[in-house]
Amino acid sequence: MEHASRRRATSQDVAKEAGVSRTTVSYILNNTPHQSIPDATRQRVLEAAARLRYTPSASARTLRRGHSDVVLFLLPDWPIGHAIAAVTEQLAQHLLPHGLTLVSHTHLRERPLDDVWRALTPAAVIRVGEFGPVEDEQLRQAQIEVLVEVGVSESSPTQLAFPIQRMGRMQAEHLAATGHQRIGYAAPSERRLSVFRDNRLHGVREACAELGLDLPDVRTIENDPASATEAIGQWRAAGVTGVCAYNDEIAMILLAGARRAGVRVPDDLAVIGTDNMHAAAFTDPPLTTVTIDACQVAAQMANHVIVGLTGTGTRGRIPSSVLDVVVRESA
Amino acid sequence: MEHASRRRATSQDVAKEAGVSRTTVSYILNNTPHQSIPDATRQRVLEAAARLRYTPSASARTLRRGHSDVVLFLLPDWPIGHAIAAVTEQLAQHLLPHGLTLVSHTHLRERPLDDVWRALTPAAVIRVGEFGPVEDEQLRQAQIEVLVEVGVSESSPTQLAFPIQRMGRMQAEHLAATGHQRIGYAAPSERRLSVFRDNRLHGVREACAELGLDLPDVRTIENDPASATEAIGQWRAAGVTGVCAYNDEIAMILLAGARRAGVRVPDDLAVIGTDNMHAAAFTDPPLTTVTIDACQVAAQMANHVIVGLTGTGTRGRIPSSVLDVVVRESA
DNA sequence: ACGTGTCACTTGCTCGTGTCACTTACTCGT
DNA sequence: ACGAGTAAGTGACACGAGCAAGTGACACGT
Repeated sequence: MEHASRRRATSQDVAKEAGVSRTTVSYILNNTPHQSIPDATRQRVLEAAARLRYTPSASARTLRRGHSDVVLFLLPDWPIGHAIAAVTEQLAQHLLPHGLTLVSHTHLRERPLDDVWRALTPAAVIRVGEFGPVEDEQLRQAQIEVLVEVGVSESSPTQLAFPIQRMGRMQAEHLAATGHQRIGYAAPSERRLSVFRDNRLHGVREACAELGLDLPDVRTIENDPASATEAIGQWRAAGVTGVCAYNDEIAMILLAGARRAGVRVPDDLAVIGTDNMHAAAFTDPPLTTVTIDACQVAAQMANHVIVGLTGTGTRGRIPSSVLDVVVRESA
Repeated sequence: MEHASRRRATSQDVAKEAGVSRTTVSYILNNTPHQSIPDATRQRVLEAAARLRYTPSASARTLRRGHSDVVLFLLPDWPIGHAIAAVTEQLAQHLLPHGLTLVSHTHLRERPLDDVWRALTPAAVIRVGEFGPVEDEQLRQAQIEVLVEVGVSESSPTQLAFPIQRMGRMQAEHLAATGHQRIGYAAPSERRLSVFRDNRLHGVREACAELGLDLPDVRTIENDPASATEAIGQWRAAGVTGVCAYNDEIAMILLAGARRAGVRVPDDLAVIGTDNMHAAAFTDPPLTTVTIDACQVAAQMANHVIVGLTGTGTRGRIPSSVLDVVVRESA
């Protein structure tokens, strides 16, 4: 009976099994509207499909329709922190009920992204971070159906702004609220992070300006406690009592540097991070940081994709409530 | 001229442009063997293709050939640590020259992986970790061309064994070499990590047995310094002087717990982690840990995929040199 | 009896490639 | 002069699904 299940069942097989034409099978399985099909037939076909374990060939479908059911999550090649992993998982879950499959690809700048796009013909592409104009042109040329860009601004209607500046702003506001007058900023040396760095720093600057504080004293931290020690010395000399770190990793380097220099945190110098990485709760002292609610971010991304694909509904935005300060002991 | 570049160019368009048949175009672009084509024609076609920016439709090609050029990297839904990110990037780079595109998908156990498989029809699937028999059966049924499983054993020829036990073994050996007689093991409470936990622990056990030490004193650590403090108290009462932590995150919780309890690391209790996460260098004290060379792991994975797909060459194994102890101060 | 409408389907074309089989034209050995 | 062999290329058929258009059967109104 089932002897020849070597090959995958096609809709043709289902049609034969149910005693109807292939088209009918197609109509039934796709719930094609404006088609009148008696329940008896429908049942027969559905059962036949189940019996043969039929599942449509994605490539054939894609060929016919012009796009697949894959949503491509395009990530830059720099370290994006664990928050992304959580977002990815949530996003995949949000997209599943719509029949969309999420796959991730980290984009290596050596290779054009045409490859990935063409290899998948995705229904939508979500990319995080900003790319160069070259990549922009490539995407344009590839005629992507929907493009959700998670970036800083909302210059195009398909863009979903992530409140990056607000992260810096919240850091600064927290420091100001706890009595700090002179604020420092610890930037990463990694060049590829510049977009994020600049925007977070911009947020810090804005907050300082609004609160009537001096502009932040910016120092670059290398991947080494010694560089942190040096920066800390300079900050202290300049009267800085609170530092906003680019993220928790930089904050941890700062903590290590402070330890070496005999500087007490938060008494001599307060430190606040970003991302609330798992380890942040276990540093010495535990790190005060800004968290991101991956759930809400993912929900908005999913919403943008669905709206873009179906053309119905309205695009939301990422609410500022995705960010929150987790107060521990470092600030 | 270029006015109608709205639609993507097909091989038909290239054929017309070059004044040959579509078949010829196909032969040339695919370097089909046993075909005699004069250089003049070849050039003409290649130029026409370039001029029209022709790139073959992945779906059509996939439909015809039965599989795509996508390699699917199937990840489990538990937190796998940053090492994976590095491996992913390396792997993608290794596969590119073979015309293969790597995409990742984290597998949610609620949903069967049929979806992803069918949505991509990948040329190969690499999965890390062990899945249940249900998923195994699903994969079997889906007739995957090559399956590289990164797991503990090498029970099937397509499996690539990752020396997980060896990680635990190296931890224990390092502790023993630095004079510790009684060894503890700090396990994570997360149930999904059990495969990894059990194997690392197994390595620790083996090493202890071989070195003539007592079996390790295993304690489970919750995501909370208090639970670490408790475990540390019990270890010290039992005469344990060195602890192997499941990974650096657990090790960090241990460090935090020790701090609270006034236990000095490494003098009162040595701690060694695993993974060499970025933050490990900046803890107090800096964490001694076992690193994984993502580069070598990725190279072997790529090798397995290529061998499996082309049928030529020989499958290598992951050398034990991928692991190394980074001695810092915690042990 | 005849036109119209709806139901329940089916026929046939299309998406873009890969590839087998087949046709010319031309060269060469005997 | 003639068959064999090769170079250079073409025609036609899959692959599996979606969809526009068509078809026969029956019901209903006049």
